[in-house]
Amino acid sequence: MGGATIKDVAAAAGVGIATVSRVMSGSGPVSEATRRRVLAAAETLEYRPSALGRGLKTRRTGAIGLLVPDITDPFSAELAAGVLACARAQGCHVVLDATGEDPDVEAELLERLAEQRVEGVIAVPVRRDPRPWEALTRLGPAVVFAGRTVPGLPSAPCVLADEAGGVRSVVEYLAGLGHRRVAFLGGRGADGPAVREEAFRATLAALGLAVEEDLFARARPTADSAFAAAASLFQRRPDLTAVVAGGHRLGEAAVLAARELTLRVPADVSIAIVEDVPWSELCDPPLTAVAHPARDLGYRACELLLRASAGGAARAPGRPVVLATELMVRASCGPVTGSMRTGRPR
Amino acid sequence: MGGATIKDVAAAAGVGIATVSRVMSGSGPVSEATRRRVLAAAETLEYRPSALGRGLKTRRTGAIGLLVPDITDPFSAELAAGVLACARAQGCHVVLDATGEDPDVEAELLERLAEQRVEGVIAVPVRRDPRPWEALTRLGPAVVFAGRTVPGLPSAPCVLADEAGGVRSVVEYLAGLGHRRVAFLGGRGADGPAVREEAFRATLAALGLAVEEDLFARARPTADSAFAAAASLFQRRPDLTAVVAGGHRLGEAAVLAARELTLRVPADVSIAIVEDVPWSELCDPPLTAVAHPARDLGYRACELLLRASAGGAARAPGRPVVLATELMVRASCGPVTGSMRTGRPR
DNA sequence: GTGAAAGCGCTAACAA
DNA sequence: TTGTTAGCGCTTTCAC
Repeated sequence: MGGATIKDVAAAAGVGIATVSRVMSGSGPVSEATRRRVLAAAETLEYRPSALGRGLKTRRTGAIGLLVPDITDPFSAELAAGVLACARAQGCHVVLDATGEDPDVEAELLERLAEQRVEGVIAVPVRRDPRPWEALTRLGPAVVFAGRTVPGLPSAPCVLADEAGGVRSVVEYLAGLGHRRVAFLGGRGADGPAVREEAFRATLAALGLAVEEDLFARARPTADSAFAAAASLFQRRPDLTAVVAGGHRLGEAAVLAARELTLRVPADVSIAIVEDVPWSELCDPPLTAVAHPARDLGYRACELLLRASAGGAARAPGRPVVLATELMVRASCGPVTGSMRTGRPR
Repeated sequence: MGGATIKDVAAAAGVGIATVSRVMSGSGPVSEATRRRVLAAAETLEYRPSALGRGLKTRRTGAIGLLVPDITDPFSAELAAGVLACARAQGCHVVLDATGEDPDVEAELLERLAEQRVEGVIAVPVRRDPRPWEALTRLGPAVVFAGRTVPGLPSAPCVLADEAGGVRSVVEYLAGLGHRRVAFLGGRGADGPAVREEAFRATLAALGLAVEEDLFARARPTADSAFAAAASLFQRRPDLTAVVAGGHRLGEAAVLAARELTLRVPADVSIAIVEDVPWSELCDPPLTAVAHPARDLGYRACELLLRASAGGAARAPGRPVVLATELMVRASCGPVTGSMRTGRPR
């Protein structure tokens, strides 16, 4: 009832436990006859080798920790799907946890994963402080960052999307459409480098367009704040002709705000979002977006992790793996026309 | 380096390993002095008690298996979020896996979870066959179904959404709007009871509306198939005034098909979907939908599981926990008007 | 080809 | 209050 052990099987098959072990793990020489007897015994007893016992002995658990901000977010979910796919292919299992973007939760979760003796952890990191990560690595598990890096750990293995390239591609696209006053809607908080905003500024500069601070809006990570930021941006600068949202939540807020202010998209204002979502096709109009290869990110991160934890930490530091983003041109961006909103508030 | 063990700590603190164990688990009497010494030693050695060793001894791993069809689907993700929240609160961790709606994958995953000695598994079940589940239970882990049941296991603990009530609420809403020819777009496959379709039929009957087989369309679970089914439905019955989609994928297909056929929503046809999605507000028009309490489902399922695995299997069978759905009235359904499409194909 | 024995890191009696 | 001891279920030499 409580689960048969290797001893039970050995007894039932009339062999030693070592033999059972050999049969179950398929290693070592076993005569075909005993092999069959053992298998039969295992079958009737419904024997399932305990991963605990095995792990204790072999010091390998086949467990991978996965830390995402919010499994409910399409990016996280897609990333997780990639990790799951790779992990399963390698016979590993995934312990999932959500940090909720909270550094303290993240730290606690890392402790728990360490206790579980995971072989590695894949994380979309929150905490800017490199120490918890270093501590974890010292304990054993390999760490691979996905989607973001930790500033203090330049050499940590990580798999990133080409954020800069993605932002550049939209901005250039918008510029090509004739837009000159393009706003950026970004996240607030000590979120660190704000790669997207930085790439936005850089591209503007490279294109010879003016960088007006007034065209930058920042929101806290709540729907309300995002909406407010978008709305006030639209009202503050009635002359802007396009806005790039640095995240899908922000983009949605922009769409809603535009709708609220009865701005037509893209006739009055073009909207593009960084981080494509599964429903961009269904929006009205369908949203032009920079798509991130989230699933690949997860898959690659897992590959990297497995390789690292296998080859010992003897892995060369290696540059980050950077995966391309893709500009999905849909209908929410249009050319600048003479009939566009000018300086006059509507 | 490789992680300190309880012995190391004991040696460093100059105590026996049992004392270390007592200190770490906070159980048993320990003098404040030794306690501090042990803690200090543990601190410097960066000691993390091994869940493997502990689990082997205590026969409790604190692991919960979670099997969803596809973590990328909003319902699954939301459910997972609920499970994670509850599990964390109880000090458990979650081993996530995706079945991809494949019974064989599901079966294999169950084996793996059994080997991991999870204390229970929460599953959105695929397989209609009760045996793998019974086998698992026999092995030890408690099983709780979420969102669906397995036909052969009426007494298995499960947490369900009130599908029938949800469908009834939309159909009644539609009927109240004057709709008489309401189509149903459902999934194909031996998917079993097809609760939603059944509830749809029942409600029609209860309302005294005719049940025309011609108004039922079924699609395989691919975007193409769903689109084709929706499109052919619209063309086959130009006189239908509303359609209920029995799933968000199907609903999206309906929206796209309507758009393709240049049917105006809701002027030409009303569309309602069962299974609300985070982006229904952003659609054009915003989608009226039956919202499922996915997160609560997950949370409750986890609660049930923990209680079951704690109280021994001595739990009373108990009826399924059924959580209410909510009709989210938005703009994709409208009243029937004289100017609606009649029998004439457009 | 097969079995006996020694642990892996931990907890839970039981002694002291 | 604390240490000793006996396993939990498994893999892995090392003899036979």
